[in-house]
Amino acid sequence: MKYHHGNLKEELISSACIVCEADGHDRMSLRSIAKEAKVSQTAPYRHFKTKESLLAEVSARGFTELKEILQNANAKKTLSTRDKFLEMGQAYIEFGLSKRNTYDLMHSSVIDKTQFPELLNSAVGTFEELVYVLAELNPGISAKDLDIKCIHHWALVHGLVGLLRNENLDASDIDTPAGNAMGLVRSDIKSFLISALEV
Amino acid sequence: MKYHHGNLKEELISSACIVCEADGHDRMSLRSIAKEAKVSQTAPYRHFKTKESLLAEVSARGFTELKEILQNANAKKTLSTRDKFLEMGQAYIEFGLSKRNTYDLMHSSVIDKTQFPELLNSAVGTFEELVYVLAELNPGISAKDLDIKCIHHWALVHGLVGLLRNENLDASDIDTPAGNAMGLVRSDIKSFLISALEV
DNA sequence: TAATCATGTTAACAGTGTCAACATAGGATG
DNA sequence: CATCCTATGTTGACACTGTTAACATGATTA
Repeated sequence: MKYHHGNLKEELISSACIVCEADGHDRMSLRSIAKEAKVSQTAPYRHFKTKESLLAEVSARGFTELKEILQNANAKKTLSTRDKFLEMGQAYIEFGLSKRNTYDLMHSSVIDKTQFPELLNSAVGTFEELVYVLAELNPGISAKDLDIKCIHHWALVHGLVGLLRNENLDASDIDTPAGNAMGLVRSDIKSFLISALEV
Repeated sequence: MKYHHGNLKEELISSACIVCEADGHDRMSLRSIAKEAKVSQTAPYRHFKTKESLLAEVSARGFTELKEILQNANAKKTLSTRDKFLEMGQAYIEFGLSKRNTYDLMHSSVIDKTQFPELLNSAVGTFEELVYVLAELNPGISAKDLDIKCIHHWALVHGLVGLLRNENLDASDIDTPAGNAMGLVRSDIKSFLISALEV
């Protein structure tokens, strides 16, 4: 029984990633993941100043994973620029839906991003990946218009994730226009993107 | 000193509304608002089965307030349909930004909307208000296309609120393209809507 | 070898949601 | 009017949380 764990910080983070995605960040307790690592309940405080800073780490990993996903979509050389763009949109939405709780944390206000600069960088990375394709797709566009276009499209996919994530509207028993439309969009995200992005 | 409060339920709800908006729903404790109402810490349990159900009430009030705001925007008879539509978009975004934490709660996953049907109705009400204008704006459109268009525009404003709400990206010291663009959009939401909604 | 320092532990504090058991008051019923 | 019922309040307790202070251990380094 060795007194020092040896790899505690990493184990806490990856454990936190799993628990956050499984139960949601608000239902994750420091104590429980400490117990999971077979370590005392205050051991995490040797590696993280607060619970928030551990969550910041989890969030950062979510952002880098998302960025990789977008890069992969943008790196499919057989596709046209337009199709790469669509692929990125789809990939973004699928990430938001499959990593539901992690995506939640990434946009949650429990983490003050100004206090975690590397997290802010990760978040901004998402945006930059979008800038690249849109610049390619709109040659000669002004920098300002390009930025605004990015926000437009980012807001659209981000907002769609938010609406679809609210499974209450379509997966519920109640038969509402909103719910039906939501199911429609969910079943064919690509078509929706084509019509919405008008590309 | 009367034993029975007389109006406790209502006072708890309105108090919760204030605290939720001020501190965020995750920092609101049942005990603190009970104390504020000068009542024992378990008194709220005579009116709300759980903390979640009190939050559901707060959320519902947020939705009805939002609906009223949208209705008001849509009721400005001097405006054209197109301008009423733009007005609604702006009103929606302003609500999301000014009632930051309440808006957060309304779209939070801490409340399982399937367990609070009247809350689900309120949420759907937002959607319906949008259907009315868009139907007027697109005569002869099929029901399906109308629904999808609604989701498109709802997602856009909802997503934009989400991005702008993250003040970290623009209000931070760091000078990033994303942050600059965000500031640009925020300073003139109407122009952004016009270009993004292409109406 | 001795000292330092990162990393672990235990004990404790204040705060949380929630439940069970009890108290009170006001309205319904005889 | 007297009595009981029920809605609404209180007290006390439980298990859990994040966090700090004080102490223990063991690896690195002077």
